[in-house]
Amino acid sequence: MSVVINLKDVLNAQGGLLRSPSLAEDAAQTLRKMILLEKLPPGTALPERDLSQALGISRTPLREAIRLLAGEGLVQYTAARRPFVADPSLEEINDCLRIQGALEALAGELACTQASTQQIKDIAQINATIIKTQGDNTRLHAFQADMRFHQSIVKAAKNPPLAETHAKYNARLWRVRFLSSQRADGRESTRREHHEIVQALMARDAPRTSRALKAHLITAEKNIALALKDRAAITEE
Amino acid sequence: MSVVINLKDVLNAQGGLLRSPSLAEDAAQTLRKMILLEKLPPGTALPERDLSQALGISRTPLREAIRLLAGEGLVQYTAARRPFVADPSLEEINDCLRIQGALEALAGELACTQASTQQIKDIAQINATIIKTQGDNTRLHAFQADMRFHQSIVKAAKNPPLAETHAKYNARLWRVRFLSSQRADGRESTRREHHEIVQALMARDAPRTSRALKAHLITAEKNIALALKDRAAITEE
DNA sequence: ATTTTAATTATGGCATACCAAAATACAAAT
DNA sequence: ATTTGTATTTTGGTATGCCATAATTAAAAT
Repeated sequence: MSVVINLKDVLNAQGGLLRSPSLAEDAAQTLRKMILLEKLPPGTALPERDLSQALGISRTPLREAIRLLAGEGLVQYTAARRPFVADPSLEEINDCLRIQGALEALAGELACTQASTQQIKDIAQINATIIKTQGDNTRLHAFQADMRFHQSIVKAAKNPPLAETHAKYNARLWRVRFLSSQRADGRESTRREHHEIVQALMARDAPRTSRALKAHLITAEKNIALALKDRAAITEE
Repeated sequence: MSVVINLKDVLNAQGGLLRSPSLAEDAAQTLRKMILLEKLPPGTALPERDLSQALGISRTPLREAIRLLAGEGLVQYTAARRPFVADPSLEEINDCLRIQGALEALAGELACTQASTQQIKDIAQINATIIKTQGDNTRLHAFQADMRFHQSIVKAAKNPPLAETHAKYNARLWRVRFLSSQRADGRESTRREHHEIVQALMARDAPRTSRALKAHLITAEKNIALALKDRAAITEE
């Protein structure tokens, strides 16, 4: 008789990587992308019936998707409980950036003691890739590499709740960070700061890593403020 | 003609404080309490039908309530998507405490520049209350006062997303912190640390406040570890 | 022309029914 | 007695319909 393996169990054991997501999770991912790419600009109303019909699903999973995004801060509700795409003020963005700074600083500290040498090598490697693709025409790739750089540091901290909360703030800040990443200035300071972060990590110097990451987030705050200013100027033209 | 006021609008303008919550929010609050008071101990399965029937609502809002708690980390899902009360390991609890420490340290720093003198007075006042009720028979009140102490610091930071995330970790840690608060030892160190936090805030010394709050969370980590150890010993009796 | 008021429509909250997959109970076989 | 195979039950995921309220439009009054 042939050896029969319960294939489903084997795959689930792999961390459920390919467990087919629910319609709600699918819809959430779709909406997330649309929000971040501003196909659904800040302030857009999100009526359940229209959206569910547009996505070809019923209201139930669509509702759930919207709740997920609300939990991430990408969607808010009016006083009458009508959901709309969040439109954060510069103050709110800065509030989130400070939190993200604190989270990454903590991650950096933890990584100094928790990360494997391989993980630190990987982080350095990702940074090297960023520098290489500096001149590429597609800024999206460079941006995604930058996200991977920060995520890999958080991952190296080996603190799952931290990774989860960090990911949430990442989603919340994705749009403005992408906006900011498309400006040419600040590119050099980013390069320098990334270098300092990698050096501090390789030295496993926790306070230095923490400082470097905090400083990096403060720079990001400045760049985002500039990017939003530019954009406002363009919009009112 | 008598003066007619749209009462609903007036009330909503008060910050929607008394806008009747949805069944889902009600249910979430009920379940939260049951989890924290261990009426629903860690690991308990949460079948949607039974729970919704027990609470007298349909599955739809009950589902939503469970998702809310899952977002807070109080509920998890099996690989087969069956929800159950989260049963965090000591490691996971410590992971959360470190995050909470970083969040409170940030809050303390921000409070040093953002808080009104009145807010700092209020914080000191809450701490005074804690000391006064030291000997009361009901430990629950003292515990709730301690929660208010930390919450008021976060509030004084005037960073709404920070307050939100901090509240989530509070909910997640409520159970073990309550457990730990019932031990008599460590009470003196808590008193000292609270005093130092208040002093640092009144001096508006950001680094000192940050340090004091971090130290306080590290102490909490130790006390919780002891409390869980005690409890394990009792359980296996 | 502006403001009020009434009718209409749109929208979110909730209950219910059905389905596929998972868990469980049970019967059969070794 | 243990294992294997099968039937049954349980459970979460989804679709749908109804309801109350908010938003909008239309009509009426000033």
